[in-house]
Amino acid sequence: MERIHRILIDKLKEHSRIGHEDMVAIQALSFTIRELGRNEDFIRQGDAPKVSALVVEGMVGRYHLLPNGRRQYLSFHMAGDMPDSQTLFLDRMDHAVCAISPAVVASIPHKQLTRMFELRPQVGFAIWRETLIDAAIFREAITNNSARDMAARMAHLFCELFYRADASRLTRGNVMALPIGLAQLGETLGMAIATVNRTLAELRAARTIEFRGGELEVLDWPRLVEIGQFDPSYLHLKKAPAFTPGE
Amino acid sequence: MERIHRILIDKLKEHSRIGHEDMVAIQALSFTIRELGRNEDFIRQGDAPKVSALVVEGMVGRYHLLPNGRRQYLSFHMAGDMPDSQTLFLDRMDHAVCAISPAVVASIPHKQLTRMFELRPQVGFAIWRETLIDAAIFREAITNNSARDMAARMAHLFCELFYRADASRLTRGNVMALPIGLAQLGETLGMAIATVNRTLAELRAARTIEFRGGELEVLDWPRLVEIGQFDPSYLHLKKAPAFTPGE
DNA sequence: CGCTTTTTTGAAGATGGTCAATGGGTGTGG
DNA sequence: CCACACCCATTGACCATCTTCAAAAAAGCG
Repeated sequence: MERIHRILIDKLKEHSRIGHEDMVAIQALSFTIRELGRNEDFIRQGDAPKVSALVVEGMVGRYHLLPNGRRQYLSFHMAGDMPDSQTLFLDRMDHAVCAISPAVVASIPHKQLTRMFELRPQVGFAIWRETLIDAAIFREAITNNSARDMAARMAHLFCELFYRADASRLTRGNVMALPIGLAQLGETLGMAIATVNRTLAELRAARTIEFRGGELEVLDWPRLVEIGQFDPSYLHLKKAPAFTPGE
Repeated sequence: MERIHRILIDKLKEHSRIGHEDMVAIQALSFTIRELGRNEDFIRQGDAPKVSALVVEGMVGRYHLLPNGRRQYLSFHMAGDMPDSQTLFLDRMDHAVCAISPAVVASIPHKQLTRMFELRPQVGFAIWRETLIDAAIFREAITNNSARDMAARMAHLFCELFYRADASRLTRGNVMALPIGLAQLGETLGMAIATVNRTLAELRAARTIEFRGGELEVLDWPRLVEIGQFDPSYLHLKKAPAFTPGE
């Protein structure tokens, strides 16, 4: 089986039942591969793509471009995610998607996907479910950026990213790749860069995390969860993550 | 045709093509009606409903319940909206839904809906599209509450609600029902109630809106749009609203 | 009409943003 | 190999803004 199909199937299995026939249908999908440099946009606000992307390697981010030229990052995505599945049914992109780190994405034609949904509704439902989890993540971001103080906000983001990475087996022990800068963290959490740095220092001082060189290291998971008021149920993932706190 | 079916069909037609066969399938859906009092929850965080609701009358709101007992409102919904369509494919509710004003909702069994999606994929795609527009609204809320100043934040929310109400013909001229209090506005926009009131006074002083007695009156649409940096493209609606600014 | 709830206003204090400068690390070219 | 430049992280001081707290006014509601 092609690696691309395996990545997609594994992802869908994190939350859905995928039968043998469904897997066969997925394996029939064709795609093209695209390699992206750091900070390279691969979809812009206003685009109307005829393909949907699957992240194969690296990390990508979705963001709103604001009138003043600044960005509001909306979410981050890693291998297995389909950051622009919405283009299946919404013509124009209302936000942009860029590579955070050097990344590889596979583009799958919409026609093939919708055809597959007609023949194998369960696969369609699984990808629909995927888009609904996306929406749950957005909702949590509203709450995070509106109702939590700075430390909780940052801790919650770290919890979410680590938990998701762990569910997709993209961590090495208590370390994950998080190749984003302080400025981008600020544009995600709605804080000024100075505040980002001070909050980060605070979390470091409490020995909960280490964040350096594009890597996030979790030193005290229970405490990070507590600071961030993190409850993973909104991620709607089937199984508990492999990461065992305190190791 | 039953009024309920008509409401759903009209809603889907705001963004999707619904053929004759599709309409027939929708009209075959059965439902039960439920009347709700002001502030009554009809879904709680953690519930696992077997039906999805369609708002028939009044306004409902979705919110996260925070550990400290306070709420973060996530979105508001009016007649034609399906505020819990996600329960079709996500088992547990990660947020609650309550009636903002006295409201009427129709509950449609999931089984009937998924069966219809299998037989008439286009209807499924239309409702999928609906959930994707929901997600776009959530994304905009992230940006609104994270990157815009207080006046813009409030103006943007008013623009969105008015534009959506107008698209569904739920306005009377430049007036719409918006039966929410200042406290709830604050829990939506992430501001303290005192700030809500002062910001509201500011918008009033600029002669852009009037907000009183559960009604929002738009006095100067272009100015409100400018203050809120409102660009409706994220709502992905087909047609321009009927409301003509300046009348 | 009296009670409750909501809105409005004021003042004090906390918090985060802005601005400016410093430091550290990396890559390049002399 | 060193000097320089650049980018990013870091820190400090000041200031604007929003939150909190408290109280009064207004509006619903029985």
